[in-house]
Amino acid sequence: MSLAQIAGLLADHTRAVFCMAMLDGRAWTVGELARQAGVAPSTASEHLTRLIAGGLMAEERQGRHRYVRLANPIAAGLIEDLASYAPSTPTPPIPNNLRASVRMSAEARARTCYDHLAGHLGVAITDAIVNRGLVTDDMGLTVTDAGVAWLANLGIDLTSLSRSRPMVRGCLDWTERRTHLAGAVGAALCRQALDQRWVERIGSGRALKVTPGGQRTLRELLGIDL
Amino acid sequence: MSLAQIAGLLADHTRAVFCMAMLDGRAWTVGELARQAGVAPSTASEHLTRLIAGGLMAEERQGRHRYVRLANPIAAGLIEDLASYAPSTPTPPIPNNLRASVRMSAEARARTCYDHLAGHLGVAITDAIVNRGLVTDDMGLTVTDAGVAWLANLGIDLTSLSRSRPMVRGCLDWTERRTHLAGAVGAALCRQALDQRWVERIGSGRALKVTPGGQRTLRELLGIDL
DNA sequence: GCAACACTTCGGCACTCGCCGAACTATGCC
DNA sequence: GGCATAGTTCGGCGAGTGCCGAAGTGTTGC
Repeated sequence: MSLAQIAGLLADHTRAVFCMAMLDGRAWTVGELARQAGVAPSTASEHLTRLIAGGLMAEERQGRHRYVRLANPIAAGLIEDLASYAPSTPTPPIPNNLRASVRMSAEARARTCYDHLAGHLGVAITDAIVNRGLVTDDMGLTVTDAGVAWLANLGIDLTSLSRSRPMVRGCLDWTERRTHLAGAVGAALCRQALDQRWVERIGSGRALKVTPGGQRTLRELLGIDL
Repeated sequence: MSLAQIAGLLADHTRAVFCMAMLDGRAWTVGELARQAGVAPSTASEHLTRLIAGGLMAEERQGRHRYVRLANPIAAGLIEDLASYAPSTPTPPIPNNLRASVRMSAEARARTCYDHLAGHLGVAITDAIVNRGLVTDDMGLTVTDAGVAWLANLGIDLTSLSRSRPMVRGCLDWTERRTHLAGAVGAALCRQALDQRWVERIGSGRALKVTPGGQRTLRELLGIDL
Protein backbone atom coordinates (compact mmCIF):
# COMPACT_ATOMS: atom_id res chain seq x y z
CA MET A 1 0.00 0.00 0.00
CA SER A 2 1.44 3.31 -1.05
CA LEU A 3 0.45 6.83 -0.11
CA ALA A 4 -1.34 7.17 -3.45
CA GLN A 5 -3.30 3.99 -2.90
CA ILE A 6 -4.44 4.96 0.58
CA ALA A 7 -5.43 8.39 -0.68
CA GLY A 8 -7.15 6.73 -3.63
CA LEU A 9 -9.43 4.93 -1.23
CA LEU A 10 -10.66 8.28 0.04
CA ALA A 11 -10.64 9.97 -3.35
CA ASP A 12 -14.05 8.78 -4.44
CA HIS A 13 -17.19 10.70 -3.52
CA THR A 14 -19.16 7.62 -2.54
CA ARG A 15 -16.40 6.19 -0.39
CA ALA A 16 -15.91 9.60 1.21
CA VAL A 17 -19.58 9.66 2.18
CA PHE A 18 -19.13 6.23 3.73
CA CYS A 19 -16.15 7.44 5.74
CA MET A 20 -17.91 10.56 6.98
CA ALA A 21 -20.89 8.48 8.02
CA MET A 22 -18.72 6.01 9.89
CA LEU A 23 -16.97 8.84 11.73
CA ASP A 24 -19.76 8.44 14.28
CA GLY A 25 -17.84 5.37 15.41
CA ARG A 26 -20.67 2.92 14.83
CA ALA A 27 -20.73 -0.15 12.61
CA TRP A 28 -22.96 0.24 9.57
CA THR A 29 -24.43 -2.39 7.28
CA VAL A 30 -23.87 -2.39 3.54
CA GLY A 31 -27.49 -1.47 2.85
CA GLU A 32 -27.50 1.47 5.27
CA LEU A 33 -24.41 2.93 3.68
CA ALA A 34 -25.77 2.37 0.17
CA ARG A 35 -28.88 4.36 1.09
CA GLN A 36 -26.80 7.06 2.76
CA ALA A 37 -24.76 7.58 -0.40
CA GLY A 38 -27.56 6.97 -2.85
CA VAL A 39 -25.95 4.09 -4.73
CA ALA A 40 -26.94 0.48 -5.44
CA PRO A 41 -26.09 -2.10 -2.76
CA SER A 42 -23.82 -3.84 -5.21
CA THR A 43 -21.81 -0.67 -5.68
CA ALA A 44 -21.60 -0.12 -1.93
CA SER A 45 -20.48 -3.67 -1.40
CA GLU A 46 -17.60 -3.29 -3.82
CA HIS A 47 -16.50 -0.01 -2.27
CA LEU A 48 -16.53 -1.48 1.21
CA THR A 49 -14.50 -4.47 0.11
CA ARG A 50 -11.85 -2.07 -1.14
CA LEU A 51 -11.88 0.05 2.01
CA ILE A 52 -11.47 -3.06 4.14
CA ALA A 53 -8.71 -4.47 1.94
CA GLY A 54 -6.94 -1.14 2.32
CA GLY A 55 -7.05 -1.40 6.11
CA LEU A 56 -9.18 1.67 6.68
CA MET A 57 -12.28 -0.26 7.70
CA ALA A 58 -12.91 -3.48 9.58
CA GLU A 59 -15.81 -5.82 9.11
CA GLU A 60 -17.77 -8.09 11.36
CA ARG A 61 -20.17 -10.56 9.83
CA GLN A 62 -23.30 -11.47 11.68
CA GLY A 63 -25.70 -13.75 9.86
CA ARG A 64 -26.78 -12.11 6.67
CA HIS A 65 -25.48 -8.73 7.75
CA ARG A 66 -22.00 -7.37 7.23
CA TYR A 67 -21.21 -4.67 9.73
CA VAL A 68 -18.45 -2.29 8.71
CA ARG A 69 -16.73 0.28 10.89
CA LEU A 70 -13.54 2.32 10.91
CA ALA A 71 -10.57 0.04 11.47
CA ASN A 72 -9.04 2.07 14.31
CA PRO A 73 -8.76 5.56 15.79
CA ILE A 74 -5.79 6.32 13.55
CA ALA A 75 -7.90 5.79 10.46
CA ALA A 76 -10.58 7.98 12.00
CA GLY A 77 -8.03 10.70 12.68
CA LEU A 78 -6.77 10.48 9.13
CA ILE A 79 -10.26 11.04 7.76
CA GLU A 80 -10.97 13.85 10.21
CA ASP A 81 -7.71 15.55 9.21
CA LEU A 82 -8.47 15.31 5.53
CA ALA A 83 -12.03 16.46 6.07
CA SER A 84 -10.95 19.43 8.14
CA TYR A 85 -8.41 20.39 5.48
CA ALA A 86 -11.18 20.45 2.91
CA PRO A 87 -13.08 23.68 3.60
CA SER A 88 -16.22 22.15 2.16
CA THR A 89 -19.75 22.58 3.35
CA PRO A 90 -20.76 19.09 4.25
CA THR A 91 -24.25 18.24 3.10
CA PRO A 92 -26.43 16.74 5.76
CA PRO A 93 -28.44 13.75 4.55
CA ILE A 94 -32.06 14.58 3.84
CA PRO A 95 -34.49 12.58 5.94
CA ASN A 96 -36.95 10.77 3.71
CA ASN A 97 -39.51 9.75 6.29
CA LEU A 98 -40.87 10.76 9.67
CA ARG A 99 -38.79 8.38 11.74
CA ALA A 100 -35.57 9.48 10.06
CA SER A 101 -36.59 13.09 10.60
CA VAL A 102 -37.15 12.59 14.32
CA ARG A 103 -33.84 10.79 14.66
CA MET A 104 -32.05 13.54 12.77
CA SER A 105 -33.37 16.32 14.94
CA ALA A 106 -32.30 14.35 18.01
CA GLU A 107 -28.85 13.96 16.51
CA ALA A 108 -28.74 17.66 15.64
CA ARG A 109 -29.16 18.46 19.34
CA ALA A 110 -26.47 16.14 20.67
CA ARG A 111 -24.61 13.13 19.35
CA THR A 112 -21.24 11.44 19.31
CA CYS A 113 -18.86 11.95 16.39
CA TYR A 114 -16.45 9.03 16.50
CA ASP A 115 -15.23 9.48 20.08
CA HIS A 116 -16.21 13.05 20.92
CA LEU A 117 -19.31 15.24 21.27
CA ALA A 118 -21.03 16.87 18.31
CA GLY A 119 -24.28 18.55 17.37
CA HIS A 120 -25.64 21.67 19.04
CA LEU A 121 -24.25 20.44 22.38
CA GLY A 122 -20.78 19.77 20.99
CA VAL A 123 -20.55 23.20 19.40
CA ALA A 124 -21.92 24.94 22.52
CA ILE A 125 -19.30 23.26 24.69
CA THR A 126 -16.56 24.12 22.23
CA ASP A 127 -17.68 27.75 22.06
CA ALA A 128 -17.76 28.04 25.84
CA ILE A 129 -14.32 26.48 26.16
CA VAL A 130 -12.84 28.85 23.60
CA ASN A 131 -14.63 31.90 25.02
CA ARG A 132 -13.25 31.16 28.49
CA GLY A 133 -9.74 30.97 27.11
CA LEU A 134 -9.28 27.32 27.94
CA VAL A 135 -8.40 26.65 24.31
CA THR A 136 -7.13 29.19 21.80
CA ASP A 137 -7.60 29.16 18.06
CA ASP A 138 -4.52 30.89 16.69
CA MET A 139 -2.70 28.67 14.19
CA GLY A 140 -4.61 25.51 15.06
CA LEU A 141 -6.43 24.81 18.29
CA THR A 142 -4.22 24.67 21.39
CA VAL A 143 -4.97 24.04 25.07
CA THR A 144 -3.95 27.01 27.21
CA ASP A 145 -2.40 26.75 30.67
CA ALA A 146 -5.78 27.75 32.09
CA GLY A 147 -7.26 24.91 30.07
CA VAL A 148 -4.80 22.42 31.50
CA ALA A 149 -5.79 23.47 35.02
CA TRP A 150 -9.50 23.37 34.18
CA LEU A 151 -9.20 19.86 32.77
CA ALA A 152 -7.15 18.70 35.75
CA ASN A 153 -9.92 20.00 37.99
CA LEU A 154 -12.31 17.72 36.10
CA GLY A 155 -9.97 14.80 36.69
CA ILE A 156 -8.57 14.81 33.16
CA ASP A 157 -4.78 14.70 33.24
CA LEU A 158 -3.31 15.89 29.96
CA THR A 159 -0.04 14.05 30.47
CA SER A 160 -1.88 10.74 30.80
CA LEU A 161 -3.76 11.18 27.52
CA SER A 162 -2.55 9.53 24.36
CA ARG A 163 0.49 11.37 23.11
CA SER A 164 0.19 9.89 19.66
CA ARG A 165 -2.65 12.13 18.60
CA PRO A 166 -3.23 15.89 18.83
CA MET A 167 -4.60 17.07 22.18
CA VAL A 168 -7.22 19.20 20.47
CA ARG A 169 -8.39 19.36 16.93
CA GLY A 170 -11.33 20.97 15.22
CA CYS A 171 -13.86 18.68 13.58
CA LEU A 172 -16.47 20.08 11.26
CA ASP A 173 -20.03 19.63 12.48
CA TRP A 174 -22.40 19.05 9.62
CA THR A 175 -25.55 19.98 11.40
CA GLU A 176 -24.14 23.18 12.90
CA ARG A 177 -21.68 23.89 10.08
CA ARG A 178 -19.26 24.97 12.76
CA THR A 179 -16.24 23.43 14.40
CA HIS A 180 -16.48 21.30 17.50
CA LEU A 181 -13.74 19.91 19.70
CA ALA A 182 -12.05 16.63 18.74
CA GLY A 183 -8.65 15.13 19.50
CA ALA A 184 -7.54 13.48 22.72
CA VAL A 185 -9.16 16.17 24.89
CA GLY A 186 -12.43 15.99 22.94
CA ALA A 187 -12.48 12.23 23.47
CA ALA A 188 -11.69 12.55 27.17
CA LEU A 189 -14.48 15.09 27.65
CA CYS A 190 -16.92 12.81 25.86
CA ARG A 191 -15.90 9.87 28.05
CA GLN A 192 -16.29 12.07 31.13
CA ALA A 193 -19.74 13.21 29.98
CA LEU A 194 -20.92 9.63 29.57
CA ASP A 195 -19.24 8.29 32.72
CA GLN A 196 -20.58 11.10 34.89
CA ARG A 197 -24.00 10.83 33.25
CA TRP A 198 -24.03 14.41 31.97
CA VAL A 199 -25.42 12.79 28.83
CA GLU A 200 -27.01 9.43 28.04
CA ARG A 201 -27.38 7.56 24.80
CA ILE A 202 -30.83 7.51 23.20
CA GLY A 203 -31.36 3.96 21.98
CA SER A 204 -28.55 2.34 20.09
CA GLY A 205 -27.68 5.18 17.71
CA ARG A 206 -25.31 8.07 18.15
CA ALA A 207 -27.95 10.49 19.47
CA LEU A 208 -27.53 11.70 23.06
CA LYS A 209 -29.74 13.46 25.56
CA VAL A 210 -28.51 15.77 28.29
CA THR A 211 -29.60 14.62 31.76
CA PRO A 212 -30.96 17.12 34.34
CA GLY A 213 -27.73 16.66 36.29
CA GLY A 214 -25.77 17.25 33.12
CA GLN A 215 -27.60 20.53 32.48
CA ARG A 216 -26.72 21.70 35.98
CA THR A 217 -23.11 20.67 35.63
CA LEU A 218 -22.70 22.31 32.23
CA ARG A 219 -24.15 25.55 33.56
CA GLU A 220 -21.79 25.53 36.55
CA LEU A 221 -18.69 24.50 34.63
CA LEU A 222 -19.09 26.45 31.43
CA GLY A 223 -22.13 28.71 31.78
CA ILE A 224 -24.00 26.79 29.11
CA ASP A 225 -27.79 27.14 29.10
CA LEU A 226 -29.38 24.62 26.78
CA MET B 1 -13.16 21.25 -2.05
CA SER B 2 -14.50 18.06 -0.59
CA LEU B 3 -12.73 15.28 1.27
CA ALA B 4 -12.76 13.22 -1.93
CA GLN B 5 -11.20 16.04 -3.93
CA ILE B 6 -8.39 16.62 -1.43
CA ALA B 7 -7.73 12.91 -1.26
CA GLY B 8 -7.85 12.78 -5.05
CA LEU B 9 -4.94 15.19 -5.19
CA LEU B 10 -2.84 12.69 -3.28
CA ALA B 11 -4.27 9.63 -4.98
CA ASP B 12 -1.97 9.71 -7.96
CA HIS B 13 1.42 8.06 -7.89
CA THR B 14 3.23 10.96 -9.54
CA ARG B 15 1.67 13.58 -7.29
CA ALA B 16 2.46 11.40 -4.27
CA VAL B 17 6.12 11.32 -5.29
CA PHE B 18 6.05 15.11 -5.53
CA CYS B 19 4.58 15.37 -2.04
CA MET B 20 7.09 13.00 -0.52
CA ALA B 21 9.92 14.91 -2.13
CA MET B 22 8.63 18.22 -0.85
CA LEU B 23 8.36 16.83 2.67
CA ASP B 24 11.95 18.01 3.05
CA GLY B 25 10.45 21.47 3.38
CA ARG B 26 12.31 22.97 0.43
CA ALA B 27 10.91 24.60 -2.68
CA TRP B 28 11.42 22.55 -5.85
CA THR B 29 11.26 23.58 -9.49
CA VAL B 30 8.96 21.91 -11.99
CA GLY B 31 11.88 20.28 -13.79
CA GLU B 32 13.44 18.84 -10.64
CA LEU B 33 10.17 17.25 -9.66
CA ALA B 34 9.58 15.90 -13.16
CA ARG B 35 12.98 14.19 -13.07
CA GLN B 36 12.33 12.91 -9.56
CA ALA B 37 9.09 11.25 -10.65
CA GLY B 38 10.27 10.26 -14.09
CA VAL B 39 7.58 12.10 -16.06
CA ALA B 40 7.65 14.75 -18.78
CA PRO B 41 7.88 18.38 -17.62
CA SER B 42 4.50 19.04 -19.17
CA THR B 43 2.94 16.34 -17.02
CA ALA B 44 4.64 17.65 -13.89
CA SER B 45 3.48 21.16 -14.65
CA GLU B 46 -0.14 20.07 -14.87
CA HIS B 47 0.08 18.09 -11.65
CA LEU B 48 1.61 21.00 -9.78
CA THR B 49 -1.07 23.36 -11.03
CA ARG B 50 -3.67 21.04 -9.55
CA LEU B 51 -1.85 20.65 -6.24
CA ILE B 52 -1.57 24.42 -5.92
CA ALA B 53 -5.20 24.98 -6.86
CA GLY B 54 -6.14 22.47 -4.18
CA GLY B 55 -4.26 24.45 -1.54
CA LEU B 56 -1.73 21.77 -0.72
CA MET B 57 1.20 23.54 -2.33
CA ALA B 58 2.25 27.13 -2.76
CA GLU B 59 4.27 28.58 -5.60
CA GLU B 60 6.77 31.35 -5.92
CA ARG B 61 7.82 32.47 -9.39
CA GLN B 62 11.33 33.68 -9.93
CA GLY B 63 12.29 34.48 -13.47
CA ARG B 64 11.75 31.46 -15.61
CA HIS B 65 11.60 29.19 -12.60
CA ARG B 66 8.51 28.24 -10.69
CA TYR B 67 9.35 27.13 -7.19
CA VAL B 68 6.77 24.95 -5.50
CA ARG B 69 6.67 23.96 -1.84
CA LEU B 70 4.17 22.60 0.66
CA ALA B 71 1.58 25.24 1.44
CA ASN B 72 1.87 24.98 5.24
CA PRO B 73 2.79 22.63 8.11
CA ILE B 74 -0.76 21.31 8.22
CA ALA B 75 -0.49 20.06 4.66
CA ALA B 76 2.87 18.51 5.54
CA GLY B 77 1.33 16.76 8.53
CA LEU B 78 -1.51 15.48 6.39
CA ILE B 79 0.91 13.92 3.93
CA GLU B 80 3.06 12.47 6.71
CA ASP B 81 -0.04 10.96 8.31
CA LEU B 82 -1.14 9.36 5.08
CA ALA B 83 2.36 8.14 4.33
CA SER B 84 2.79 6.62 7.75
CA TYR B 85 -0.56 4.87 7.39
CA ALA B 86 0.65 3.32 4.17
CA PRO B 87 3.28 0.70 5.07
CA SER B 88 4.94 1.09 1.71
CA THR B 89 8.56 0.89 0.75
CA PRO B 90 9.37 4.27 -0.70
CA THR B 91 11.77 4.25 -3.62
CA PRO B 92 14.82 6.49 -3.26
CA PRO B 93 15.61 8.58 -6.33
CA ILE B 94 18.50 7.32 -8.42
CA PRO B 95 21.35 9.83 -8.76
CA ASN B 96 22.20 10.39 -12.40
CA ASN B 97 25.54 12.14 -12.02
CA LEU B 98 28.46 12.46 -9.64
CA ARG B 99 27.37 15.64 -7.92
CA ALA B 100 23.92 14.23 -7.24
CA SER B 101 25.51 11.06 -5.97
CA VAL B 102 27.73 12.92 -3.50
CA ARG B 103 24.80 14.99 -2.29
CA MET B 104 22.69 11.89 -1.86
CA SER B 105 25.21 10.05 0.23
CA ALA B 106 25.54 13.13 2.46
CA GLU B 107 21.77 13.21 2.81
CA ALA B 108 21.69 9.49 3.54
CA ARG B 109 23.95 10.14 6.55
CA ALA B 110 21.96 12.99 8.06
CA ARG B 111 19.34 15.41 6.80
CA THR B 112 16.21 17.22 7.77
CA CYS B 113 12.81 15.86 6.79
CA TYR B 114 10.40 18.78 6.94
CA ASP B 115 11.09 19.81 10.55
CA HIS B 116 12.78 16.76 12.08
CA LEU B 117 15.89 14.62 11.67
CA ALA B 118 16.18 11.85 9.09
CA GLY B 119 18.76 9.68 7.39
CA HIS B 120 21.11 7.33 9.21
CA LEU B 121 21.37 9.83 12.06
CA GLY B 122 17.59 10.21 12.42
CA VAL B 123 17.03 6.47 12.53
CA ALA B 124 19.92 5.92 14.96
CA ILE B 125 18.49 8.50 17.35
CA THR B 126 15.04 6.99 17.05
CA ASP B 127 16.36 3.48 17.70
CA ALA B 128 18.28 4.63 20.76
CA ILE B 129 15.25 6.47 22.11
CA VAL B 130 13.01 3.43 21.66
CA ASN B 131 15.61 0.99 23.05
CA ARG B 132 16.00 3.10 26.17
CA GLY B 133 12.25 3.02 26.74
CA LEU B 134 11.81 6.76 26.28
CA VAL B 135 9.23 6.11 23.59
CA THR B 136 7.20 2.92 23.15
CA ASP B 137 5.83 1.53 19.94
CA ASP B 138 2.69 -0.34 20.99
CA MET B 139 -0.35 0.98 19.10
CA GLY B 140 1.36 4.03 17.66
CA LEU B 141 4.40 5.75 19.11
CA THR B 142 3.97 7.20 22.60
CA VAL B 143 6.32 9.10 24.93
CA THR B 144 6.83 7.22 28.20
CA ASP B 145 7.10 8.86 31.62
CA ALA B 146 10.85 8.19 31.45
CA GLY B 147 10.82 9.94 28.09
CA VAL B 148 9.07 12.98 29.53
CA ALA B 149 11.77 13.23 32.21
CA TRP B 150 14.58 12.72 29.69
CA LEU B 151 13.23 15.45 27.44
CA ALA B 152 12.74 17.79 30.40
CA ASN B 153 16.38 17.22 31.28
CA LEU B 154 17.28 18.42 27.79
CA GLY B 155 15.21 21.52 28.34
CA ILE B 156 12.29 20.32 26.21
CA ASP B 157 9.02 20.76 28.09
CA LEU B 158 6.31 18.58 26.63
CA THR B 159 3.52 20.75 27.97
CA SER B 160 4.91 23.76 26.16
CA LEU B 161 5.02 22.01 22.79
CA SER B 162 2.27 22.44 20.27
CA ARG B 163 -0.77 20.54 21.46
CA SER B 164 -2.35 20.62 18.05
CA ARG B 165 -0.17 17.87 16.63
CA PRO B 166 0.85 14.45 17.88
CA MET B 167 3.81 14.50 20.28
CA VAL B 168 5.50 11.67 18.43
CA ARG B 169 4.81 10.10 15.10
CA GLY B 170 6.74 7.71 12.92
CA CYS B 171 7.89 9.01 9.54
CA LEU B 172 9.22 6.60 6.98
CA ASP B 173 12.84 7.17 6.03
CA TRP B 174 13.46 6.42 2.39
CA THR B 175 17.18 5.97 2.59
CA GLU B 176 17.07 3.73 5.65
CA ARG B 177 13.65 2.19 4.87
CA ARG B 178 12.95 2.44 8.57
CA THR B 179 10.91 4.72 10.78
CA HIS B 180 12.35 7.84 12.30
CA LEU B 181 10.87 10.19 14.87
CA ALA B 182 8.55 12.98 13.75
CA GLY B 183 5.78 14.94 15.46
CA ALA B 184 6.19 17.77 17.95
CA VAL B 185 8.96 15.95 19.85
CA GLY B 186 10.81 15.12 16.63
CA ALA B 187 10.68 18.77 15.65
CA ALA B 188 11.82 19.93 19.10
CA LEU B 189 14.77 17.54 19.04
CA CYS B 190 15.75 18.78 15.60
CA ARG B 191 15.57 22.39 16.76
CA GLN B 192 17.66 21.48 19.81
CA ALA B 193 20.22 19.70 17.63
CA LEU B 194 20.62 22.76 15.43
CA ASP B 195 20.53 25.31 18.27
CA GLN B 196 23.08 23.43 20.36
CA ARG B 197 25.25 22.78 17.29
CA TRP B 198 25.07 19.00 17.56
CA VAL B 199 24.58 19.22 13.80
CA GLU B 200 25.17 21.87 11.16
CA ARG B 201 23.71 22.37 7.73
CA ILE B 202 25.92 21.54 4.76
CA GLY B 203 25.36 24.28 2.21
CA SER B 204 21.80 25.27 1.46
CA GLY B 205 20.26 21.81 1.05
CA ARG B 206 18.76 19.52 3.61
CA ALA B 207 21.98 17.60 4.29
CA LEU B 208 23.51 17.90 7.78
CA LYS B 209 26.85 17.03 9.35
CA VAL B 210 27.35 16.02 12.94
CA THR B 211 29.84 18.28 14.76
CA PRO B 212 32.54 16.82 17.07
CA GLY B 213 30.61 18.25 20.02
CA GLY B 214 27.45 16.65 18.67
CA GLN B 215 29.14 13.26 18.46
CA ARG B 216 30.19 13.56 22.10
CA THR B 217 26.75 14.66 23.20
CA LEU B 218 24.95 11.90 21.30
CA ARG B 219 27.25 9.31 22.84
CA GLU B 220 26.64 10.64 26.34
CA LEU B 221 22.89 11.11 25.96
CA LEU B 222 21.94 8.06 23.94
CA GLY B 223 25.00 5.87 23.57
CA ILE B 224 25.14 6.51 19.84
CA ASP B 225 28.49 5.88 18.10
CA LEU B 226 28.45 7.22 14.58
C1' DG C 1 -39.25 -26.51 2.16
C1' DC C 2 -40.09 -21.98 0.63
C1' DA C 3 -40.16 -17.10 0.48
C1' DA C 4 -37.99 -12.88 1.90
C1' DC C 5 -33.94 -10.60 2.63
C1' DA C 6 -28.90 -8.99 2.74
C1' DC C 7 -25.26 -9.19 0.31
C1' DT C 8 -21.90 -10.47 -3.59
C1' DT C 9 -20.23 -11.37 -8.27
C1' DC C 10 -20.18 -10.42 -13.02
C1' DG C 11 -20.62 -8.16 -17.59
C1' DG C 12 -20.95 -4.09 -19.83
C1' DC C 13 -21.27 0.85 -20.46
C1' DA C 14 -19.76 5.62 -19.97
C1' DC C 15 -16.61 8.50 -18.28
C1' DT C 16 -12.40 10.31 -16.28
C1' DC C 17 -7.62 10.58 -15.80
C1' DG C 18 -2.68 10.39 -16.61
C1' DC C 19 0.52 10.41 -20.01
C1' DC C 20 3.12 12.02 -23.98
C1' DG C 21 4.93 14.88 -27.78
C1' DA C 22 4.47 18.97 -30.43
C1' DA C 23 3.89 23.63 -30.58
C1' DC C 24 4.17 27.80 -28.01
C1' DT C 25 5.63 31.56 -24.54
C1' DA C 26 8.79 33.57 -21.38
C1' DT C 27 13.32 34.16 -19.45
C1' DG C 28 18.33 34.25 -19.29
C1' DC C 29 22.90 34.19 -21.46
C1' DC C 30 26.17 35.42 -25.06
C1' DG D 1 19.49 39.67 -31.95
C1' DG D 2 20.10 34.62 -31.51
C1' DC D 3 20.14 30.56 -29.04
C1' DA D 4 19.40 27.55 -25.05
C1' DT D 5 16.51 26.62 -21.24
C1' DA D 6 12.15 26.41 -18.18
C1' DG D 7 7.76 26.05 -18.25
C1' DT D 8 2.83 25.82 -20.33
C1' DT D 9 -1.04 24.49 -23.36
C1' DC D 10 -3.28 21.35 -26.29
C1' DG D 11 -4.88 17.10 -28.80
C1' DG D 12 -5.19 12.45 -28.60
C1' DC D 13 -4.47 7.83 -26.89
C1' DG D 14 -4.95 3.98 -23.64
C1' DA D 15 -5.92 2.41 -19.12
C1' DG D 16 -8.52 2.51 -15.14
C1' DT D 17 -12.81 3.40 -12.48
C1' DG D 18 -17.60 3.97 -10.97
C1' DC D 19 -21.93 2.71 -11.88
C1' DC D 20 -25.85 -0.29 -12.72
C1' DG D 21 -28.88 -4.40 -13.20
C1' DA D 22 -29.14 -9.31 -13.43
C1' DA D 23 -27.99 -13.47 -11.61
C1' DG D 24 -26.17 -16.08 -7.75
C1' DT D 25 -24.99 -17.26 -2.61
C1' DG D 26 -26.04 -17.60 2.04
C1' DT D 27 -29.19 -16.57 6.18
C1' DT D 28 -33.54 -15.95 8.54
C1' DG D 29 -38.27 -16.75 9.47
C1' DC D 30 -42.59 -19.03 8.52
